[in-house]
Amino acid sequence: MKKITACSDCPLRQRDAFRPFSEGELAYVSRLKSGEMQVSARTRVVEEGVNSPHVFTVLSGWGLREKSLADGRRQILNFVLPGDLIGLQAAMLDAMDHSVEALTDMTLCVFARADIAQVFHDQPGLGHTVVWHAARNERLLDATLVSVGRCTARERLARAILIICDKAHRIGLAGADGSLSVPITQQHLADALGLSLVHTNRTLKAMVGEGLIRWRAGRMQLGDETRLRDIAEMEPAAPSALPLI
Amino acid sequence: MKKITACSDCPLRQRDAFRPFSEGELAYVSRLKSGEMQVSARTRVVEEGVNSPHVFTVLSGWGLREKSLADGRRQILNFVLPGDLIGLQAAMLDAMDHSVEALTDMTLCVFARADIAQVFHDQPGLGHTVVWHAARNERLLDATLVSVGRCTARERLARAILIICDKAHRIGLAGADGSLSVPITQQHLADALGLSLVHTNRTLKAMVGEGLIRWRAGRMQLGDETRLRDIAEMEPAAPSALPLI
DNA sequence: CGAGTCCTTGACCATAATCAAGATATGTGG
DNA sequence: CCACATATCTTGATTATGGTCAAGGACTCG
Repeated sequence: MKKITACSDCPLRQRDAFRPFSEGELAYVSRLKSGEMQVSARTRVVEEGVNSPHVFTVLSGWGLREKSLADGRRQILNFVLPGDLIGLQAAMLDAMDHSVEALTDMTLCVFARADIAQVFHDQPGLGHTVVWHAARNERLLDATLVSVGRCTARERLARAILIICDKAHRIGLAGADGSLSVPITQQHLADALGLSLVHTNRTLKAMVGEGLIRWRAGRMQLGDETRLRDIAEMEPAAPSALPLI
Repeated sequence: MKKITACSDCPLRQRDAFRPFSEGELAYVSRLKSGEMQVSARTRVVEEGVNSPHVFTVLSGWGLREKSLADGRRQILNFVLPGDLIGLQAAMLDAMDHSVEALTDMTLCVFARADIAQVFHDQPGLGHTVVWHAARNERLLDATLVSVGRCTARERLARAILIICDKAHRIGLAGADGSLSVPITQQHLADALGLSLVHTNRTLKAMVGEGLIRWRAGRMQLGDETRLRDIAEMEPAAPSALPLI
């Protein structure tokens, strides 16, 4: 039988990337957490249009948020990493209007959607944290929309790669040499950037050739970060403790 | 001297599109509201990169949220209508990373950013409402990202027009005949959809020619709504009371 | 009636999509 | 350990959607 991670032992909380909880908050969240869910790579965590009774938090693994059109065209909205919230839209509005898919095996903390409204009354600080997450996600979407709407293929790649690396670094996923194990294929990149696979491949290859980045067998590493940030027009993110749920 | 609208007389609250406030909430917001601001069309309400001490609520008028690149390319993220919140990102994170510009003359309710954190403790119900707004906005951005990333020009136009009309209708801005006064130029549409002005014009013109929509002198009207929704792959939005701040 | 915005149209061009096929892993069962 | 199957990545050739450049027309407003 699988052991469930207690919130008090939460491996995320122990990384200094996340802000500490008060005793009260910790106890509250422990009670709120209704279970843990394991999903394996390539499976759907939540489905577009479904009115799931759950809200999740990512404990480990990578996922992606995505919307598809009837004929199969698909747009990846963003990538989901440990510490992220899944299903807030469904909790606030009615049903989910996007899907979430696991990129690697994932472990999720499960909460009952019905309990969420109560959180705001019981633990206002946590309510604040939820808004913080929403604001952060909105900012991310803003940046992606600029990429997809107004940037060239090369700029989009630079931006996407920096966004992914920054996010992963912030939660401490990088190796000692700054390299990063990223379970993202070129098809994923294409779908996230509104490009075709072929064009993504050619552009990426060119950038690897110029030494801007390294990309081998799912391991990604920034080559010339300065020049990459220049192409992307993106400043390095100021480090700060992330609020966790 | 200009009269300030009291929250108890808020013209928005009187429309049945918005949910009613409790006595306590009303009193609280009245105290929280630190002023009112008039901005005229074509001026910036908030500027990218600036750390404004204010958060706003739209009382009347249209605006747009936008991000620009160094060389002038710009992407409109979404349009802002009465009842919308401006500046939440700045309140939660550090500075604004997008600008807001007035499309028409606007009246804004002004709140102190420093007070926002306290709202969650004093009026959890309002905190919940803030998250609701964030979730709704995220959903909107998701849909726009799909448009810009994966849709043809014609599909993008159909989707954008439906999104705008739906949003305006929901807050009661439509005329009796279903027509709508929209202060949006084709250049705005182009910037919102990641298209050039020329191509937007041609595509729009074709769609007007087919009777899908009407577009004359800033007044927009749906022609064949069914077919338009078919092109856009968008269901009509279920009506429901919007939480107001 | 002149200045400014906004809309419209034509000609040409470029970025990126599509189609097609082959090369490299990666993994699975015999 | 090999044969086969499946993902993933590469590369070339061709096409198309939409961008850019240019210029003229329509409307509004002092």
